[in-house]
Amino acid sequence: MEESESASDKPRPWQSYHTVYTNAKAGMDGVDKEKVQRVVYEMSKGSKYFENEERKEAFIRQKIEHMRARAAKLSAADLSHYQKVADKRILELESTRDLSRIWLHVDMDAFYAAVETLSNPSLKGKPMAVGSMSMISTANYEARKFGVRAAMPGFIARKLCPDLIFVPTDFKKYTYYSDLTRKVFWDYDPNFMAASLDEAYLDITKVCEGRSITGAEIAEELRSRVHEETGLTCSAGVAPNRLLAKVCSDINKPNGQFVLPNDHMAVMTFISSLPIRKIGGIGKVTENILKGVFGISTCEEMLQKGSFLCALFSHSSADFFLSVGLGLGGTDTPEARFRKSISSERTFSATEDAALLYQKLEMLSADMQKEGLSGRTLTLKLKTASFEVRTRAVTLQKYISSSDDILKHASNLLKAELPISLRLIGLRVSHFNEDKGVVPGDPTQKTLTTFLISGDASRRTGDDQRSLGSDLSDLHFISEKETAISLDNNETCHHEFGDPFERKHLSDIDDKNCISSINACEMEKIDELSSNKTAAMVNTADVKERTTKSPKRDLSRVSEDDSSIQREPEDSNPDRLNKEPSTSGNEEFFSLNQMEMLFWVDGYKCSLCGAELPSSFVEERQEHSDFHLAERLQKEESGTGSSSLIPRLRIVPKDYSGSQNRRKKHKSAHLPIDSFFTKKSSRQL
DNA sequence: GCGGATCAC
DNA sequence: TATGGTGATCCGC
Repeated sequence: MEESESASDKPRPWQSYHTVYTNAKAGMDGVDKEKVQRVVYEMSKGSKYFENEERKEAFIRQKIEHMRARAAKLSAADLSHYQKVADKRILELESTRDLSRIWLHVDMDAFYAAVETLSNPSLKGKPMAVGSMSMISTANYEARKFGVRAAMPGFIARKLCPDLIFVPTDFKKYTYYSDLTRKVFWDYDPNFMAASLDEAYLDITKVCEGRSITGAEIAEELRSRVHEETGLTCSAGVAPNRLLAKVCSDINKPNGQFVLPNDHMAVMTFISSLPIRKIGGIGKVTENILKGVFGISTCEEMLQKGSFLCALFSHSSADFFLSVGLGLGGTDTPEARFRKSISSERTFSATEDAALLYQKLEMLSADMQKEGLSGRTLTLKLKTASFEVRTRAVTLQKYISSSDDILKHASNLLKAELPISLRLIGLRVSHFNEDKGVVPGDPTQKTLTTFLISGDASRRTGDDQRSLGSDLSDLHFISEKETAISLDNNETCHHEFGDPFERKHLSDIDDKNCISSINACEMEKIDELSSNKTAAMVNTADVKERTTKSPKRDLSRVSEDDSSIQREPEDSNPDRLNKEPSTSGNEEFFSLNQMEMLFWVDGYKCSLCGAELPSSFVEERQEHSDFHLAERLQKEESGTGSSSLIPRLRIVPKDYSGSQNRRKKHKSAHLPIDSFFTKKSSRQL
């Protein structure tokens, strides 16, 4: 806060709103950043979104303060020790340097916008954005001159550029053109790694050697061929590893390229003054922290501050930072990996109407079933009207795949959160079959979805749209290793099986199943509720286990372990759990919620059955809790059907992450912000 | 295993 | 009027 004002005395509130939209990006050179910042601020100010952003920023500031305090406490002896640790680590990392590979990163220029212009040439030369009033996927270069850019809401973009033309997304088109580019990529590296529809990494070492030609020449040729095949331009970066190649492709964008020779000195010179934000994996938050705590802005400074990084960050995070300082990252071709989760989420106008919310769940459940997935863990994602994001998960004994099963468990998770006003609901299924083991006594095992590893794919972004078949997907078999590359599924191989379990919505039968294990008193409430509100009450199942065991939840976050960091006031969220069940069981949902949560009303009364047990009766309380838990588990047993789904082939993507030498090999290092503060003072280096 | 967070496209 | 969707990973519990 204090540091933001410097030049003039005039108050400039927008300067403290750290939007990401002013971050340097291709095509944003001549942009009046201050104006963009001001407009974004003016358009955002006062909104729920804005308030949430401010809360997040305040939280980060606290984290930074906390870290600075810790750094300041390091003694000379500590620093001496960590300096040795850092020096040793740097030597070890340096020994892994491999300058024998030549990597090329291709990045299509304003891809979606360029494709749209191809199909509608009248757009040429005019500021245009692909997306909607809510969100822009991509803007052409004419629009970027106004500060319009991807991830910016359309209504703000229009303010920046009143003549902006909006074109809705059409992934079918983008996929088609993406495939054309990939056919070209394939000629240079059949194992190329597609990072998205418009980005790919190619190991061109062999091509260069085979044709006695330079990386620069290959890049020129490839870009020329892409243009011939598609009419689109792209930019390329050539470097000894993927991390650097990615950075390089951005340098002369659009329609340009940059080559970093496979030379140690050249790499170090290049990396030295490079802003850390250019590195894939270092985003807005990490940048702020490294800058705010250590004054690190360039990659070079990563090495200079090595001792501090080793002292305050986890081993893997420190490793990542140091390797960035050395310009290392991604030289070999990783193996293809299986997708680990599938999800579906939808934003809508905020509502607290439970019936509507369950309706959304139904739709999502149906979507998930179509994916042909089968997993054990179901995660419900919620975004409140105030933009707070929460997730609630359950891991089941059995694999589930039918929309009914998904909906049933998802409903249970949602129920525990009511009442609540939401603007987004999402479902994710994970814990696929991959795990070696067979779950003992689980008859549904045979129903595990089969996965087929294959190449390419890119994420579908923007507005919803199912990706379409791609005739190319069989060609490239993408793989990857230290650097994960996100491959999208083209779903070319799957067959559509009729779903034998098409029953929809929660039925009365479900309700009865559930009720059977609940005591009479609560049945009344349920009947009352189901007639009144929604078909919401299904069985209460898995949720309990967790909730009964650890009544903490949100409270836990505010808890003391991180005592020095205070959480922002929970604003006005009518949160369950905050309000004591002060016996006034007035509203319907209230009683329903409490049904699943065991805690001691007024300090001694069981919230579930009213039994009275003073806090000194520790063991008795535990037994009592176990009793309710058993009750729930029993219910759960009878609840899960043995529905199965015919295995279906799917192409598997992999994650991506720019190009880092972390992950895989050394377990990685994305630096979850929390990790910055949690590193035990007792280092294990 | 769960939940919050960060990141990338 | 209005601030996305999908997938991965990390860390502390």
